[in-house]
Amino acid sequence: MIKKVIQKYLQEVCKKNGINDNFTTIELEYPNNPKFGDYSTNIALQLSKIQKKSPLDIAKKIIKNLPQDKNIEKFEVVKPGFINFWLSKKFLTTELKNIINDRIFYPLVSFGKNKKVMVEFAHPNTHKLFHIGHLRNISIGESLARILEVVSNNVVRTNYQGDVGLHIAKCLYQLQKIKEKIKSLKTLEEKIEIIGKAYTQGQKAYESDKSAKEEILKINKMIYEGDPLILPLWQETRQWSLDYFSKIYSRVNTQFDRLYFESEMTKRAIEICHQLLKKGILEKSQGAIIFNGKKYGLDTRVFINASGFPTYEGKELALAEKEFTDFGEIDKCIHVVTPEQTSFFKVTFKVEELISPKTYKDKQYHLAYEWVELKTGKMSSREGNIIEANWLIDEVKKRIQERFKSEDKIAEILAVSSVKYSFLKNSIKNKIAFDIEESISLEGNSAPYLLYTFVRTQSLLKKAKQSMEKINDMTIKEFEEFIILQDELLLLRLLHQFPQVIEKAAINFAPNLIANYLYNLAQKFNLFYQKYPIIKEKEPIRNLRLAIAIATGKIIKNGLYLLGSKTVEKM
RNA sequence: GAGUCCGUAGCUUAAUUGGAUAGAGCAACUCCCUUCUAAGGAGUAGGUUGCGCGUUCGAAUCGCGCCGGACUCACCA
Repeated sequence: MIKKVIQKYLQEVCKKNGINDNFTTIELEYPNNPKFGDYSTNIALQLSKIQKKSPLDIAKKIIKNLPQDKNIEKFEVVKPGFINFWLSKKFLTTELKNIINDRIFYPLVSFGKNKKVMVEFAHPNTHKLFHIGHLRNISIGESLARILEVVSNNVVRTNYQGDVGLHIAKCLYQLQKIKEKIKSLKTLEEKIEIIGKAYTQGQKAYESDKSAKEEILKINKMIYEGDPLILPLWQETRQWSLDYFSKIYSRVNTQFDRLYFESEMTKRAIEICHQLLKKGILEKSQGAIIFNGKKYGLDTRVFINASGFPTYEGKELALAEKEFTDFGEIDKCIHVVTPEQTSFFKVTFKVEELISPKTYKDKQYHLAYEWVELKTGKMSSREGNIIEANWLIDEVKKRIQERFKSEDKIAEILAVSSVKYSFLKNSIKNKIAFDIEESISLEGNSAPYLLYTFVRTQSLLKKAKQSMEKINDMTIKEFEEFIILQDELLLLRLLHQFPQVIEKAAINFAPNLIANYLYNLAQKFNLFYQKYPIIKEKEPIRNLRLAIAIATGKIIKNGLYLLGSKTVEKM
């Protein structure tokens, strides 16, 4: 990467001048304003503190000693003491040719020697609806998985689903009463609807009716113990949920390498916790087995409750054991989970580290993404205001079809990508105040805008009726020659940033950086499209502009892929 | 009570992790389709980045103190 080259130059110059600086890497960033060039460093500003000299003088001195390079057009010193670098046309056109020939060089961002990274996401509970919060989660998880893959990691997608617990007992309590009705259900939709209603009613009964509460607690125990009286109903309804989930997964372009279930953790969780008790990592307290976090500045949490059942914490240890052995050595396991579980993860990660530092230390990571709330407040099954994932996608699809008369297949892709994009364009650490009108936009910074821009590029190519060969035949030198507009150069400079944006997105686990970049690129391209003729332009220049359009299309397509979305050829 | 996170235009938000004139999109108002797809483009208006003090060449970003909100802190998942 050219960035690395410039960094090396700067380092060498600093060395020559006897600046044995403490910073091992020299900061080099692309400025947000194109008038400051393609790369910029603040090194002189930082050095001025140490050397107690004017930053401008230091910058000028550095510049004097920089070597010539064909890829760098010029460098200059600006106001407070920045050094800005401008890439040459030759370099930018080489990059352009690479992109249109599908040679996009993604940087390497690896998390360990085995480069095996697990992304654990989605996490719906059976017997409950898959709602827009899960949709945000799955959008982030899938995008992250794709980003990490493209920067050379071997990614494993997993999903830990809750299929035991009080919420299920509440649901089954209600379902037991309508066993006959259940038999008559045919479609999956009907079944899911019944489950949802049963859960809500069970929840109400649990709160208001004492005998119901007792009954539910009993059912909960029966589920844990695999009591044959409840097992068939549990298995059947559980399977309904799983079928329903797997339909959603494929609808939103996700596949998991392994589904984990809470129910498979119970037995092993108890074993592990008792071993840890013997080792002194866990201790007994008030009939429960707990981890005393005080020593480590952490919370104290219960792993086995007083009735002998493992809590979520206990089960997490069994899960970790499976996750870190099922696929060989794991270098990083990223848990995509909301932030209220921070205390929980801090504690379980600590316990795991105490079990085996080699396996777990610095390898577990809680990627906290924020909630999707409704503008009117929180979603809750009690209020009956849960927005179900399929409902949302269907609703968006309907709107797209009404407004643009798109055919079904295209509307489906547009709807799915609109919904996913609307979650991904925001930073993961911001709560989303969801409102269907505002949140799922079909214009402005939205998936349809990007797809529309992509379709434009494809349509240009088709209309040009020109084989790629003609464009490929043009030499870099010819391309260089026919760049006549600053706006062309601007697009080339932007296109060249793509791999670095991916790098940043990978390092920071931030898909929104890609969304922002794509939007910026699409805006610049659309402006260009409006201002200048492309296929109406005469031959040599026309080829250059077509090449820019093709490259823009490729970058958008690749970028959207990394955001977990497909593209369409027409709209 | 202790801790974690958040507060940017009317609304939804971005800002390369301390950089250069705080960018967008909705909504409002003006324009641009006999011209490569108007799901597009150009423009106007909208900001004391919750408030105050500090750190420094430089703060939305870091520190401290307020104000407001969310979450967590022992047997739910």
